[in-house]
Amino acid sequence: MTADALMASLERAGHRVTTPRRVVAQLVADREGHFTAGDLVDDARRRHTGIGRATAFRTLELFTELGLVERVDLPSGSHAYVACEPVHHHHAICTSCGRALDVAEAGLGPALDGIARRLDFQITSHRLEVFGVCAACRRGATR
Amino acid sequence: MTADALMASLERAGHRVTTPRRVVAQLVADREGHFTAGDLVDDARRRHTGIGRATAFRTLELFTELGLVERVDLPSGSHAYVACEPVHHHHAICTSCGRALDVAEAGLGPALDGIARRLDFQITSHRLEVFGVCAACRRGATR
DNA sequence: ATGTTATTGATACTGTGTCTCATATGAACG
DNA sequence: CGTTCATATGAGACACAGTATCAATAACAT
Repeated sequence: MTADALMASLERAGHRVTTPRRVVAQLVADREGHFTAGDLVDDARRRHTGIGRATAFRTLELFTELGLVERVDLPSGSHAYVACEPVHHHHAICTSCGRALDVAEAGLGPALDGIARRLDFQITSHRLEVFGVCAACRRGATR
Repeated sequence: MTADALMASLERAGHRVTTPRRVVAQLVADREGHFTAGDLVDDARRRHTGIGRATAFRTLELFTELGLVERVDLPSGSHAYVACEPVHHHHAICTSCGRALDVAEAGLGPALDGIARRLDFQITSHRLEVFGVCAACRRGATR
């Protein structure tokens, strides 16, 4: 996901294309794996962009609304974001390098149907998060 | 899950049985559905127990470690807890009344295997959260 | 009863995320 | 191009969650 692609989606949705937003888009695009809002704020300061805290949070929220970035809740309880394609899917998060792989729906349907039936529960949404170690990290390349 | 059961597990694990912990256990037992740490602190103050903020957090953390209570991440991003049995399972959270139903493993295995194979990813843990409306709420009893 | 040790509560502190508001800026229009 | 005006920005204040410190206290084995 490039910064340009992010900005294009933003414009398509009727939002203004501004310099601060372009900067945040670039920071997101430059990130590997997941990151917190705080990480982005730090990046912004380190690179001497004049991006304010509030703007970083707001832009991230905007990207999330547009589905360009998704929030994942790490086992530690902190909130992280990952850039991803705007279709329904889940994430496999590598606990070693922090990268998030997209996981397609993957036969969860029957399991969900079973749950709905057994519990007489009307499912409106669900979230699956898988944690583990990716192939690259297993081969020893921990970065 | 009664307050006594909570305290019994606590004692079995070699922790001291103290009055503040008993109070927190009672607060947890009296709760329906999910609640945040802040909710418990408020309960404690409202009932004029002399429980300090730190103790409420600490006790909740302790219960979580022992698996007597489990943390769930709500779609809103806030952290909530639910009392539950200490075996691996997932939760179906009713967005209307806030109650959490326990969901047994439910045929997730094949789906996870598929993910592991396709992505060449070694899964160490996973979390499934299902949101929707429970049977009672669908019938109109919103509390 | 008593001594040891875990636990407690007050308080201070670190972070995270939101809100406000005066100022600045994009883009549509002339 | 310049003007206009809604939108977006940044600084700072704020609200809240969670953690750390530490002297005082209470559990429990003896």
